Formats: sequence, structure tokens, C-alpha cells
Amino acid sequence: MTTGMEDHIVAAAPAAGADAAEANPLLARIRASLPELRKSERAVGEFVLAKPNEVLNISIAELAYRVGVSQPTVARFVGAVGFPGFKDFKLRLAQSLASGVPYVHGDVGPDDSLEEVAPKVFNRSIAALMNVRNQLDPARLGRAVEVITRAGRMEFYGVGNSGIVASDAQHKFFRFGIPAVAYSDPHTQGMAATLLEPGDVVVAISASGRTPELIRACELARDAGAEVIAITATASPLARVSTVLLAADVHEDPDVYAPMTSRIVHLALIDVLSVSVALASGPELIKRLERTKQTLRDKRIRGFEE
Amino acid sequence: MTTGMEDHIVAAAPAAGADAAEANPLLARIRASLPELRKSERAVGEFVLAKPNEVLNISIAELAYRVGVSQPTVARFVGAVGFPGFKDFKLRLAQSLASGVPYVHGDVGPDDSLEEVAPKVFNRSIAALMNVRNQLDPARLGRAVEVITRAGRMEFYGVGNSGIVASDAQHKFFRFGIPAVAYSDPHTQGMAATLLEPGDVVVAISASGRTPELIRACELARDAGAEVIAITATASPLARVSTVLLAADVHEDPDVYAPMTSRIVHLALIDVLSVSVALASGPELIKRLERTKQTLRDKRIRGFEE
DNA sequence: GGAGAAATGTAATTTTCTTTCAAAAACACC
DNA sequence: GGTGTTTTTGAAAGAAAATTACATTTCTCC
Repeated sequence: MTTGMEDHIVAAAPAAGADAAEANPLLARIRASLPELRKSERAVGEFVLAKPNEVLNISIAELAYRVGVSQPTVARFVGAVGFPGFKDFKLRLAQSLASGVPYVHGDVGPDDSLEEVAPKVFNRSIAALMNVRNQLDPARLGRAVEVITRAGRMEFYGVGNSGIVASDAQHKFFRFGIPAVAYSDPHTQGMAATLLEPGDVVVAISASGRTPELIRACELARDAGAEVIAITATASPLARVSTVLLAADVHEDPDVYAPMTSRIVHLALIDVLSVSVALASGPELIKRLERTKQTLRDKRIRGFEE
Repeated sequence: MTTGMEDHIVAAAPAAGADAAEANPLLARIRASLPELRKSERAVGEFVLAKPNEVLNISIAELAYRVGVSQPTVARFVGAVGFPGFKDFKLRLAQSLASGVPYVHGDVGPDDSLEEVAPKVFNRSIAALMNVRNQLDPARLGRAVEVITRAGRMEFYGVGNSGIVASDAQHKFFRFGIPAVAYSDPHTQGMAATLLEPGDVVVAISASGRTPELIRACELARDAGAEVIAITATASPLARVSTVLLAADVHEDPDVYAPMTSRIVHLALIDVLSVSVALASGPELIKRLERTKQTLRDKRIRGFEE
């Protein structure tokens, strides 16, 4: 197959023997998890990184043969990088390769001028949003909405910088009349989680999905019978302890110049969630909100949305 | 910088009823061959056109069931539009949908399905980012960076939801070793502003730029000799009291379904600012940051960036 | 209304993927 | 250096999905 995409990808790989993984979040993820994989699984990963486009067109048996391992090994590799099965993996890979285009602009480097930096930073965020948009699973979103509309109360957990996103989410859902709180302190999260009841919903936000305390808190929440919606990276431990996963795979560069696209993506997902819940809740919610807004306007109480 | 992405958004937003096929070559092909298909095959085609994203995640059996036809009919449809098999079809469809073209446009409305909402919300944010990116004045950004690099201390003011952005900014700049604080309470902001000294920098964040207390605080800051960088709408009162304006004009819909794009845009601007400052501060900052990071990694202290 | 052709569905086949379990390799501990 | 244990890997059975072959229905036109 030749789609012409390869060119983009290659063009996007700037200096330093960098390859497609630089530009593509999924490939970057595979590369990142490479060291943690077993030897033969790693061989599979390396093959995928080397020839991602070929992988699209071959079966698991063919891939296993080409790499020189068994089919279950390929299957395990797929599981290790966070996909439920080989089919899903191929589908996501196809999407990811196709959507890699916006990355052509490259990363910010030490020699960039100010005029160059701003568009690059914006473009990274834009590209990240496009990626997550394309990979968002409507079914999962639907489940999340369902769970929230039935929720007795909502709690938003985010540690460190993600705490900010949690606060934002709390603001939004609180306006809907859903009792909502946000905790950014791990200990408080843990304590709050034990007090949850069945039907309550926790939304856990984390870029890496590897904060032990947050994961623990989510486990506690689940033990208490609450639903746990995770906004995090697909293959992360946090994703595993969640009941509904909203995937936010962002190629988060460890580089200092790297903008923090993850936060923007998380906010966008919260936006999607809140708008969806608003829609699902139907006209009565809408009316109530509109009335509140009108009241605020009438009384000239400003500064609520600034 | 022109990426061509804008065209997709704008050019692709035709009449309201227009659907995916407008923007997507594969879907367009399906639509074109629709009249030549047999009745039940056409039903399959229509389903695919209506919900292309769902098709990606279901099997041929499921699709057949949903359309109300048999599996071979689906297979024949796939063959009729020119694919060797269902698997190939799904793969191509996935790629085609992912290729960056936002195929759902316009605003979110009460009648939108869940599948439509998510892309729309994302697209709004993407479009907003593009707008601000294109309108950003490099000269002003340069002045902002200059002011910040010389700053003795930084204070971030944001009221209500914008307080979240202020916190985020504070996190970022604090990591650079710049004494930074964030206040989201108007009164504290006013008090803090009077205590500033010449050379200090206030960054005021507000979507509307019409929060009286925030404006007052900025005036006080200016009286104290501090620089005031405003991230807000161009013509707003806040913009007028600022010394450096970073324009963030977002069409903030008063609609209930409207996602809050302003926050995302503000965060992106903070990102631009912090990355720019990092670049301007040169290698010694970079080195310091890298050392810090390495130390954290070495000690396996995780959870700082989550 | 019935013969023939077209359209569609049923069921069997084949391919592809997943799971189970056993063998082999690596490892730790004597 | 050997022995028991864990980890890693593969062989083979099982399940799921897609394709093919064939039968049935539906339509058309005489």
C-alpha cells in the first residue's frame, strides 16, 4: 500500500536519527514501553516501529512469522501496549498513521526564534487534539455519560498539574446541579474514595496514569462500588483500574521546550463530557441553566465566567 | 505559518445538513456509488455514511444486524464499492476518517447524537486555537517574554474559572525558578497588587476582560510600577489597563452546549509564554531543569507531572 | 400465473484471532 | 554446579469473524 502518508511522517522526523515514533503518539507509546517488554515481545515492537505501514496489511500469523515469534507472543505484545486485541491494534495503528500529518511542523528547538515558537506550540496542541478526537471511542463516551447522569455525586481526582483540570471539571458539573467536588491532594482523595457509595462517580485525571496514590484511591472508590472514569493514557495502570476509560494519549515530550499538551487535551475531554451530559440530560437541565444565567445577568452579577 | 488546516475547518463547513461525505474521499465514493447498488446493499451504504465511526468498532455480523440485512449482503456491498474484503474496508475507512479532516462541523445542538458531539467539541477548540495562533502578535509576545525574564516575581490573577489557568501558569513558571504565585480571589489580588514593586510582573487572565475587581487589581499593580500582561479579549477594559496584551479572542457562545474553548486557548497561550521564556533564558535554565528532572527520576519520585 | 433472472439469506467453510496449557529458558537458592 | 521456582515462550485447541457456496425468495416480463 502506498498512501503518501509515509512521506509526511518521514518529513516530520527532523534531525537526530528520529523516526516515525517522534511524530506519532501511538508509535511513541510503543517505543516508550519497549524496555518493559519481554525479549520476543520487544522484537515485535521493533518490527512495528520499523515498518508500521506493512503491519496494517498482514495478519497476526504473518507478523509472527516475519518477526520469528509465535502468534501468542504478538498477541501479548498487543496487550502489553494497551489494546484489547490485534484487530483493535491494527485499526488504531491505521488511524494513528493517517492522522500523523499535522505533526509535520516539528518540535520546538533551542534555535527557534520567537516567531516560530508560538505557531509550533499551538500546532502541537492542535495536533494532539486531532489525535485524541480521532481515537475517541463513542461507546465509551456513551457509557461515561450514562454513568454520570445516574450519579448521586461526582468527585474529580487529579494530582499535581492535573488537579487543575479536576477543578475545572468540578466547576462545570457543579453548574449542572450535580454535587461535585475536586480533590488534588492524594491523601484526601483516598479518604474521600472510601466514603463513596454505589452509583457515585469518580473521574480520575492523569497524563501518565502512573501516580500510585491516585491509582490506590481509584481502587478504593471501586471497592466502595463507585464507577471510575479515567482520563489518561491507554495502557497505564490507572486505565486498568478504571471502569470507563476515556483515552488521552498525548505524546508528552520529556523535553524542556515541550508544551504541556496533555492538560489541554484533558480539558477538551472534560468539555466533551460536560456537553454530552448536558445533551443527555435533556431540556429540563437546559432550562434550569438558562434561568440561572438570566438571573445572574439581570442582577448584573458578573465575574462568574471570566 | 500556514498549515492548510484552517481550510479544512472553514471550507468544510458548508450547509448545515451536509455530512461526512463532503469532506471525505472514501465516504464520497460510497455516496457516489449508492444509486448503483441494490436495495439492501444501499441500506448498508447509508448506514456507513450515517455512522462511519461506529462501523469501525463493530463486526460484519453486528453491522448486518444493525442494518437489518445478512452478512453476505454487507460483504457484497464492500465488494461493490471496491474493496477486496470487509477487513480492508474497515482499515481504509479508519484511515480515511482519521486523516485529519474534521468531518463534522458546526455547533453542537440539542439533537446531536453522542458520536457527533465529541468531534464538534474538539473541532471548536481546534478552530479557536487556530484563530488565536494566527492573530498572535510576535512583537507583543517578545515584549512579554522580555518583561518576564527581567521579573523579580510573577503573580497570576484569574477569577473564577480563569483561576485554574492562573494556577497552571504558576506551576509552570515556578518550575523555572521564578518566584510565582497565583491568586484566584479578587480581594487577595487587590491586596497583593499593592505590594508589588517595579519590575514585578502580573499576568491577568480573563475571557471577557470585564471583571471589575480584576481590572482594579491590575490598575493597582500598574500604580505600583509592575508590568501587567493581559491574556484576554482585544477590546476589553482589562486589555486597556494592561501594559502588554496577548490577544485571546474567542467566540464564547452563551449557549449551554457551548464548550469552554477560552480556557483551552488561555492554557495554550501560557504554554507559548513559558516555552518562549525557557528558550529566551538560554541554556543555563535548561540545564538546571534537566538536572532537577534527572534527580527526580533517579530517586524514583513519581507523580510530579501527573 | 409461471419461467427465468436478480436479489437476498442460510449454512458451511475457511481464515484469523484468542486462549489454554505445556515446554523451555532464565533465575535464585542452596 | 545442581535443583527447584519463576518467567518466558510456543504448540495446539478453541472461538470468533469473514468468506464462499448454495438455496430460497422476490421481482420482472411474457
